[in-house]
Amino acid sequence: MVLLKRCHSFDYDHPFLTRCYLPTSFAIWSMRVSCLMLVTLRDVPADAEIASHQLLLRGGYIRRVASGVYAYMPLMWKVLKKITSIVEQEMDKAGSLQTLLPQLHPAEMWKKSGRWQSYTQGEGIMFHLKDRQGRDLGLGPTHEEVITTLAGELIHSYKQLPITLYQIQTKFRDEIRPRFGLMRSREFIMKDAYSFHTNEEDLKRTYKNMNATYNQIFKSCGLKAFAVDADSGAIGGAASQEFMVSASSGEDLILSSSDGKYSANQEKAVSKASEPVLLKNKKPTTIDTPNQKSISELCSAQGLKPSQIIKVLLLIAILENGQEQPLIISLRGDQDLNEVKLTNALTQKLGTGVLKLSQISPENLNSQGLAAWPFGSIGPDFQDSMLKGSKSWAKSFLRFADQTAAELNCFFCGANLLGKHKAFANWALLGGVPTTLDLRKAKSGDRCIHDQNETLEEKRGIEVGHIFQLGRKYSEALKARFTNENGAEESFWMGCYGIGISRLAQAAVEQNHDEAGICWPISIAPYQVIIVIANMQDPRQVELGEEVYKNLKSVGIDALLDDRAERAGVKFKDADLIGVPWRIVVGRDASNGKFELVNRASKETQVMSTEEVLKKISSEIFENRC
RNA sequence: CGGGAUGUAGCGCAGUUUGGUAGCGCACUUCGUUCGGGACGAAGGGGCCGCAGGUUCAAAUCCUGUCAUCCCGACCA
Repeated sequence: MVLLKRCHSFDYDHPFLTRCYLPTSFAIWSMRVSCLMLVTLRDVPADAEIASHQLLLRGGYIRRVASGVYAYMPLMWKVLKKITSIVEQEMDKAGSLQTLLPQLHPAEMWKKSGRWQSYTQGEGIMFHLKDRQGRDLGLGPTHEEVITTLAGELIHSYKQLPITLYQIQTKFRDEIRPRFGLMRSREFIMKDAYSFHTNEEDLKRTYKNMNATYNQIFKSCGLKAFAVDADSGAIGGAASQEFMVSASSGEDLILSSSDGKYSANQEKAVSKASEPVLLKNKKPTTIDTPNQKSISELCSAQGLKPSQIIKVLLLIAILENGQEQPLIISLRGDQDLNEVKLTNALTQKLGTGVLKLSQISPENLNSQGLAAWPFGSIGPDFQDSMLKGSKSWAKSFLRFADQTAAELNCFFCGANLLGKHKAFANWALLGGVPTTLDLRKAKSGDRCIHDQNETLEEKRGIEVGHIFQLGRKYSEALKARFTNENGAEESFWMGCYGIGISRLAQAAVEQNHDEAGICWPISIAPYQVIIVIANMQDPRQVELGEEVYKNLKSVGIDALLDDRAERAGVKFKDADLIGVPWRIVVGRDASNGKFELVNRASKETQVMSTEEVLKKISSEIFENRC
C-alpha cells in the first residue's frame, strides 16, 4: 500500500450541522494531523513559568511574537472560537446585542470622560499615538467612551431602554509587566458588554442577570469559577464582582469564609481584625529607642506586642490634577495598608483620581529640598511645618487612621525625634484622631463581618470575568442622555461586563492538565475526538481508522485523525499533550474490528466495536453539551 | 520604573573563568532496520555566538554602550 506523506484532500464533505454552541458561521472542521501543521515541543521552553503557558507553547497552540503579544495558531484559534461561541450564545440568550466597535479611539472622548490623563500618562496602560495630522489617538483598552458616546447619539427615549450591547475583539493594554503567556498579555481577546438603563433598579436587574449568565458561561466552558466581591478600580462605579478560576498560579488573592457566604478579592475584602493586646494605662512618657526603627525591633526591645504600637506610613500621592499630596497614614502595628482602599478614599475625598502612590524616601526629601526626617521614629502628629519649603509637594499632610488604630486608647508611637518613641500615648495627646477609615488589608485568619465565628481563608485565583455597576459616571461625563416619561433629560445608568476570552482559555488549561499535557473540557477542546492509527503500515488499521473518522464526521463530531507515519508512542504523546478529550486507538484489536476508547482525563480505557464507539462518543458529546 | 537573571541552530543547553575562529541532545533531510507510550544505525543540512563600538596579530570569550527576553515588586480581562 502506498503511504501518503501528506494528505492533500481536505475534508470538504462534512455535513452542514446545527449544533449547540456552534453557530452557522462556525462549521465543524474535522482534520487530519498530517495536514494540521502540528508542531509540538519536547522540551519546556525556558521563558514559560506556569504549566498552562508551557503546555500551550509545547502543544503548538501559541507562539510569542513580542513581549505580551502572541499568535494564536490553528488549534488555539479553534479553542477560542468555541469559547467565543459559548459566550455569544449565552449573551444572546440574555438579550444582548452583538456589535464590533473600533479599536482606534480619538483622544477627545477619553478627555471628556477624564481618563485620557490617567490612561496615557506615567504608568498609563493605553497605547497611544499621533496620526499624520497630529491628532491624538489611543488603542482601546476598554470601550466605555465609545459605546457611551454612541448610545448618547442613538438612544433618545426611555422607550428604547434598557439595552445591552457587547462585542468580542482584541484589546490593547500596555501592561507594565506582561506575564504568563495569555494570562497578562498586551494584546488579548475580550468580550465586553455595556448596558444602559433608565434607573438604578433596572441596572441592578441586568447586573444580576449578567451574574447568572456568567455562571452559565463558565459552567458551559467546563470551568470551575466563582464570583467574589471586587474593587471597581480605574473603571469606577459602585458594585462590582470578579469571576475567579481557582489556581495556585493565580495573581489574585481571594479571601473567603468557610460557610461560603463571603468571598472577596483581598483588594476589596473587609474583616474584623483580631483584638489588640491592651496596654495598662500609665502616664505618657517619651522613651529612648535607639536603633528600634521597625515594629519588630521595637517589640523585642520594649517587650511589646505589635498591636500596642501605632505605625505611621509616609506616602506621596500623585494626583490626576498634577498635585503631589503628602500623606500620613496611621495603622495598628500588626496591620498592613490596603493601597486600593486608600486610593479610593483619596479619590473620594479629593474629587480627583490618584495616579501613583509611593513611600516617601530620604531621596525624595532631598529632591524637594527638605531636611532629613526622623524615619523610624515618626508619629501620627508629625508636623506640617516639616513640609515648609518643599518644591512641588502640598504644604500640609493629609492624615488618615485605620479604624483599628483609631480604636486604641493607649499605645506606643514615634516621638518625631530620632531614636525616641512615646510610651503610653493616646490620641488626645497627639491632637486628636485623624479621619478614620477602613484602610487595612484583610488577611486569612481574620474574623468575618457577617459572622464573627467564621474566619477568612485565602486562596489564589485567576480573574476571568468582571461585572460592574458603573452608575452614571460615564454618561454624565460624556453627556449621554435620554428623555424620560416626564419629558426631562436624564443621564443613562450603566453597567459593564467583561470576560477575558484568551485568558479564560489559558485558565482552562491551568485548571485542567496533568503531567502528560492538557485535558480540555470537551465543550472548548479544539477537537472532541482524536483517532490514532497505531500502525500506518497495517492496511486494516488504516481502513478502519478512516471508516470511524468518516462516521464520526457524519454525525457531526469534531474529529482529528492521526494519520501520520509516526510510531504509535509519538502519536500517543502528542494526543496527550494537545489534550483532545477522547482518543480512539485503531491498533492491535483492529483485526477483530475493535477499537480502544480512552478518556484523556481519567485514562479509562475500553475496547469496543465501531457501533459501540459511535454510540458512546455521541452520547458523551451530545448529552453533556449544554 | 526599581531589584535579579539571561541572550550561542527551530527547542533545551555546554563553551566565556584562562582569547586561537563553535559544540552536545532533541527537531529537520536521505537511506536502511524497527513499529502500542517521544526507536536504532549511517550519512547530511542549518549559526552576522542579540546588536554596535573598542582592546588585540587574533574576540562567543576581555572592555564600553545598547537592545531584547524572563523572574520579583507597583497595573488589570
